[in-house]
Amino acid sequence: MSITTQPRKRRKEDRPAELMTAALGLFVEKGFAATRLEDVALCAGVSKGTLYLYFDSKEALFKSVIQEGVVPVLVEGEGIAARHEGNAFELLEKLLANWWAGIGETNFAGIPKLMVAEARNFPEVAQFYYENVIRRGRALLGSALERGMASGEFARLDVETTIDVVIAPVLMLFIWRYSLAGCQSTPADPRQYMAIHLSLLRAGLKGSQV
Amino acid sequence: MSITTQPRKRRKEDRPAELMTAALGLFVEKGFAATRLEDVALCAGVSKGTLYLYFDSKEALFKSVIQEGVVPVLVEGEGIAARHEGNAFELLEKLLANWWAGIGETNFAGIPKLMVAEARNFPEVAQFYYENVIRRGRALLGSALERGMASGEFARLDVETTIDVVIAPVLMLFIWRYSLAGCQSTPADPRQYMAIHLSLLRAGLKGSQV
DNA sequence: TAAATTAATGACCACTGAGTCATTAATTTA
DNA sequence: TAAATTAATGACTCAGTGGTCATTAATTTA
Repeated sequence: MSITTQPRKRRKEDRPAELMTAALGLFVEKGFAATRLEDVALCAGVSKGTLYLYFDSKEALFKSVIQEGVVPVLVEGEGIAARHEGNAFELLEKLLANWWAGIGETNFAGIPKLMVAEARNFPEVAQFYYENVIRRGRALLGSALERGMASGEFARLDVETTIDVVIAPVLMLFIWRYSLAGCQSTPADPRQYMAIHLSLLRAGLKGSQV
Repeated sequence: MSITTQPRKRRKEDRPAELMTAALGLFVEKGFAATRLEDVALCAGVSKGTLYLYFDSKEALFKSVIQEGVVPVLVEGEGIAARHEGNAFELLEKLLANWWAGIGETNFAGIPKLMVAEARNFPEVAQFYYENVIRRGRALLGSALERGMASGEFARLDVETTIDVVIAPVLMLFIWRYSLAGCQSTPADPRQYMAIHLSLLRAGLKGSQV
């Protein structure tokens, strides 16, 4: 087996997606600052120079990853909410299931940890994430809660704050998975964890049923 | 006003504590990897070389910060649990109040974000934190939950997983404060946030009162 | 007060990684 | 098939940082 230099294939169409996939994997594994662009390029089978052909900077690469990967799942969720006709708690469960399939079971689940870790040091990236993901996700969840409060299915609580309390355990689950999981400091059984969270919610949110 | 070189005061006794305070502030502000030891030294009013007189490495400095700052609060909590005589939910509230005063209202509240952010890249530090803080904190919280389940005050749920669900919103509150707070993506009113969390818990944990 | 001790300094080294650009070669066009 | 185009390369620059160590000077000891 001789070491031959690969012929350089030219595949302009596929490079950006391949680079974004490689970047996501390394970003969630090592963090934004600690990821070397040369490794991203290597992982995508190109050289560092090629990466700069398609993305202006490390930050631009990261923004693309968010835009192409996370935003579509939110759009799906918005469609689900618009079409939903059952009670509000069922909508919450549907939204969660969609989020789980599109984010929770993919490398995108690592993004919350990533953002939390890097927000202070890369405020421009944080701002982008806030505008495009957080704000939109909160609006979606808030509309489900308001629906339940309006119908009397849920108790009347401050909506913005309740969003935070409802979403926090889900975010922490993702964050644990990508941080301290190596120390067995993460819920052993995410399914059970979510079941308990939902059962606490079901009992705790309950209002005066109309 | 002439620029005069300060006389170098020799204050062997105070340096370590001053360096640790400076380090905590910068670590929670910028993260472990992104904090320059020269800045820590500057912030403590000494030169970088002096820092190495008292701490072997960046990691050693960080471990000292944890050991001196966080562990004592856990020890206090263990004392509170041992002396407590009321019902289990009251114990939970007491432990929370103690945690809040000793951690939540200090720079130490930034440590959870710090650990989450850096765990993967500094496994030795993560291991140290797990052994000395997480394991111990979980044991403390678990004992309070078990007390409630044994008396029938709480429903019987898987203890380990319930610990996670109970603690997650508290951790997320701290994490938000030190990450995306700049984007208004943090609960505006922590007091209300905790009130809602506790009210969900009170209703959700309730068991068949004996 | 002279000598010994040691707290404190900061220039320096070795290494790293983002971003550049002159060069190479695959592909297209004439 | 020769010329033009452009995808791809990788050596290079440059700024930054953890850690070292020979030197300086504050304090203590004799």
